[in-house]
Amino acid sequence: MTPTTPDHLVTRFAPSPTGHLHIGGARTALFCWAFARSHRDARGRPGRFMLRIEDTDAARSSDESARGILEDLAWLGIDWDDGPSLHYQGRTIGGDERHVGPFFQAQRRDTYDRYIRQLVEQERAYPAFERAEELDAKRREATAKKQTYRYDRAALSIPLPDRLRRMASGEPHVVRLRAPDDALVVHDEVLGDVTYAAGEMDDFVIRKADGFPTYHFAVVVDDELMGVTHVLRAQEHLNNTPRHVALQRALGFRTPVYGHMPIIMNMDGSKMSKRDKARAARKAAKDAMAKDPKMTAELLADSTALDVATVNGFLAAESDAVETAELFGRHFGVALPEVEIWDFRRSGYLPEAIVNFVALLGWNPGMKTADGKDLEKFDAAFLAERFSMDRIGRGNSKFDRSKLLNFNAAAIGGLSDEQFARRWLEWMLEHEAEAHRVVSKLPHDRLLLLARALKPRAKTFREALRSAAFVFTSDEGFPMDMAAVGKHLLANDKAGVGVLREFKPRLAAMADWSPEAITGALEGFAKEKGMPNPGSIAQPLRVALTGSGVSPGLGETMAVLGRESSLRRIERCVAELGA
RNA sequence: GGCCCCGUCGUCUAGCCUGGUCCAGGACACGUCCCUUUCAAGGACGUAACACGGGUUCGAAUCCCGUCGGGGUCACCA
Repeated sequence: MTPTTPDHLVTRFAPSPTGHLHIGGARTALFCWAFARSHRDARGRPGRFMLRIEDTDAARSSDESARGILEDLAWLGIDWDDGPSLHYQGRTIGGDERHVGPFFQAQRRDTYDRYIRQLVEQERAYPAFERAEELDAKRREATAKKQTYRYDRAALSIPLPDRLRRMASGEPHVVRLRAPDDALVVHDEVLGDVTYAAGEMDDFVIRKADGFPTYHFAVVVDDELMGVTHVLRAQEHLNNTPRHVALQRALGFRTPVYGHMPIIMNMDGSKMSKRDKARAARKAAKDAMAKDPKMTAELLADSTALDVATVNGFLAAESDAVETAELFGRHFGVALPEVEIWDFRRSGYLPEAIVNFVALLGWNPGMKTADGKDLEKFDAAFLAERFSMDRIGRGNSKFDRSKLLNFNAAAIGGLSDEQFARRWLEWMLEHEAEAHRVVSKLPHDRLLLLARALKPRAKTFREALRSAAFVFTSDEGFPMDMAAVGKHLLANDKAGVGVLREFKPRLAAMADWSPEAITGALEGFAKEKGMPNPGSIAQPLRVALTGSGVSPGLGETMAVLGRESSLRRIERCVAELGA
């Protein structure tokens, strides 16, 4: 098995399939991908990007999660050369061209066992028989005395033949690496040399009692066997690196190039995690309960179809269950913060906006635009060409949602009407099936008009859907904002209704039902009647047509609605309020 | 607490390696104004930062030391 020649660059992204793809993981994947894509070796070959699934935590891993992560990556436009195959939008991503698979670690246990045996035979590693609870107790004791706990190597005092015999007899045990006693320097492409003093590392576990390798061991073995040359990962792994280097030395492996990148934090400085959703949902519930004394856990349980114990557990922060959080979010009408790629998809973000924004968190191209400003807007293709490790930042960054929203709005604004319509529809098909049914039935020309009306007003596809509410209402009757009705239709002795009654025949007589013609008619009417501004006709019309004082331009709104619908809505309004 | 990393506008950052062109530039957010049929979008302008203290130097955001602050990590999770 010759996975690669030494000069062939290989990066990898190695998620564990215990949930959706986290925004931070997405950035890691993007940088690894971009680094491989932007590189050419001496023979002009591009680097390779590999995907590996780290499912050595048998209890928490699931195939479903793995599949979801693959899809999220594909959605972002990050494709991998080596790794599990995924059929996505008519093409296949991944495969095992280099014959380095399988890519699921749970399927590689024989390989790990082989190397473990080798280390044990060489006495570079040894079995240890303490139970987890024993060690926990010792750890707690040390912590109480404000000391750092390190494994005391007790197992080493068991005579070697006994150790091997007990191990072979099937007695539960872990295998620990004999950690090196000397100091160790890790070279990092982003941070420079990082020195760890002698004696800092303890004899860490490399195979668990259930027979699975630990993360450290599996990573080191796989990176070697899969020909990985460059490891780009988040700084939370920095302190794992000396362990990995120690393992590489014990096994006679080469050490890949490391680069650790800053961590993405919430605006308040906390780590971005699924728990943020629970926190937001809990706050919404507590605010509601504080405002309305009748709101109780029992009532909540009832209306969210949960049992009281679940509700109480969630309110008391004993559980951060995402499902409960989402039920609460829906119940109280609050949006939960997005932290996983799936969340952003559902909220109507564009992959290109996420890629652009997330790339800027910890990296920047260091280039200027033609008008002398810092270049900030770029796409994946640009990254695949221009990415470089030496421009990765060192400090953590905070995830500023308002800037992401701005990038997303810009990405939406950059779409043609045709593109917007198609992608918005695709989004609805996946996330809002009901809305999709209605919108997909619109005649194409009206759909494009709607796209044009929505684009500048929507920061996300979901927002676009909200602005398009008038499309989903029935001409025969729909909820109206009573404050707007009062202000624009009923005030001054129903002046607004009177204006509508007067204007309606004009509309009915129009030959050209285009946004421009409608706008022209509106302005002409206002001028003719000596209105101080077109608002006196525009606002009553708006309320009649959409039920709200806020909507896209009236020309577009009426064009989308069509002549018949528009007139019927005005008619109904006059009839109901006129008397 | 031990060890490790980091510290430029509220936020993302350019500049730092190779001191002077920086009384620090851009973007988002915010504010004011213009445009305007609502809401947006768009245009113009503005507020706002080198954490602090010592050095080195003719000169420091840039080099050195210390302090403070933030983060990570100390599992049979990854």
